[in-house]
Amino acid sequence: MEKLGERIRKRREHLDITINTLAKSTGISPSMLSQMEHGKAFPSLHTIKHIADFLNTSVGELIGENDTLSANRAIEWNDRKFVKKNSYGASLYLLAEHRPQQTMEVFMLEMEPGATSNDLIEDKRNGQEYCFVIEGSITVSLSDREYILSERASMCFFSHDFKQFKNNTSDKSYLLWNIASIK
Amino acid sequence: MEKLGERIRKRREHLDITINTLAKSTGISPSMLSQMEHGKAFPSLHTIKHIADFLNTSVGELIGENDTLSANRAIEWNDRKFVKKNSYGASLYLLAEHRPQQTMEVFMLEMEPGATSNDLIEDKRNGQEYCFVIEGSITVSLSDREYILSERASMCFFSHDFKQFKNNTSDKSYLLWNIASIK
DNA sequence: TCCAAAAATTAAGTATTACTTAATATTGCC
DNA sequence: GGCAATATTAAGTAATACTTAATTTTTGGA
Repeated sequence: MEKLGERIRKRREHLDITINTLAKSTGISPSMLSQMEHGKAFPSLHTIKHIADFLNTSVGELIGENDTLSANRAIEWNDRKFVKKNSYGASLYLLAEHRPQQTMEVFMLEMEPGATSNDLIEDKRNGQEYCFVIEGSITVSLSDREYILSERASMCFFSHDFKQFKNNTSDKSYLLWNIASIK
Repeated sequence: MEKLGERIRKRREHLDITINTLAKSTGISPSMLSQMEHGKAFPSLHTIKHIADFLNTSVGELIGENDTLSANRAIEWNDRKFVKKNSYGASLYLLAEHRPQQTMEVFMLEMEPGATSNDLIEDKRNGQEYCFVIEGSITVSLSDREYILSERASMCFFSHDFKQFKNNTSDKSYLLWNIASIK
């Protein structure tokens, strides 16, 4: 967040735009922009959004949220990031994400015996997905039918397809789940 | 951006946190949070950042930047398709491929102790990749440095980046390798 | 090298609004 | 019912985002 100003400036200069044109296009004063770029003033959420839009980038990019993500980084299994769990015995973890061009997100689904994924995923993504059973066995329900994936089995499907994961076994199961989506 | 409040609330409720705890943790008043969630008030960049951090998500997610982002066949592990092997102890298998829109290819690299991937991959693809250590340990060499991935560790990188895989251990190792490329 | 126009910065003041306090309403539970 | 926890609303304040206008720096052409 401290480097916000630098990032705006860098981005602006990359597009070869002056403070004045950016000011005119976004409807804020050149002076404000100058202050922002120097870390003397801080934009509001609305303002930064306008700037991000005009500079053809995202707020996340400008405030540096994607820096650690797009940089190469190995993620240990134990460093997986808990996202959420539902009341049906399924927990979602984030293993990795990489958003520079298209978006690649990798999740891990931990499923207790009898668990179902249900509302764990609100999926409005546009792209393709792949899942791989790390341990145990998982039943994948797609719009056409059910597929039973045993340990180390895997499959691809579309993001827009309705999908649900179940663990119909009596052992805990782990599913690797990779989503590559188009912006 | 209009649904910011809804998203905060949704996220907060998913984690089963009350307004008061969130307020205490982020250092803003419960009232402010309530107003935000109802779209009556708007957080500053700093505030939304604190909230995103505490809710274990990102500003981009909360303001909805990632919304657009966010013939089926199951392949048994034993049905993996051998592609080729090199003379350095590495074998390449195809686990899945899915080419309708963008291309998603999933390979498995089987590496004998001391093996290197070398010429196993001719990579002129344009996109992003992800690898996950199914078993054993793999060293990934990218243009910037080497990353040691232990069992079940993983990472993302660009397709255009120079890359090589090695098995510096004395046990056979298996690497899942997912490539999502833009046409 | 100088000059003029453009671009960028700074200072100071204003106005918006983010945020708080405190009181009120709602929900849940024994 | 009644207490406690949680959530909402109203009103006021304080912070700061933002503007205006003047100043400085940079740029490019004769």
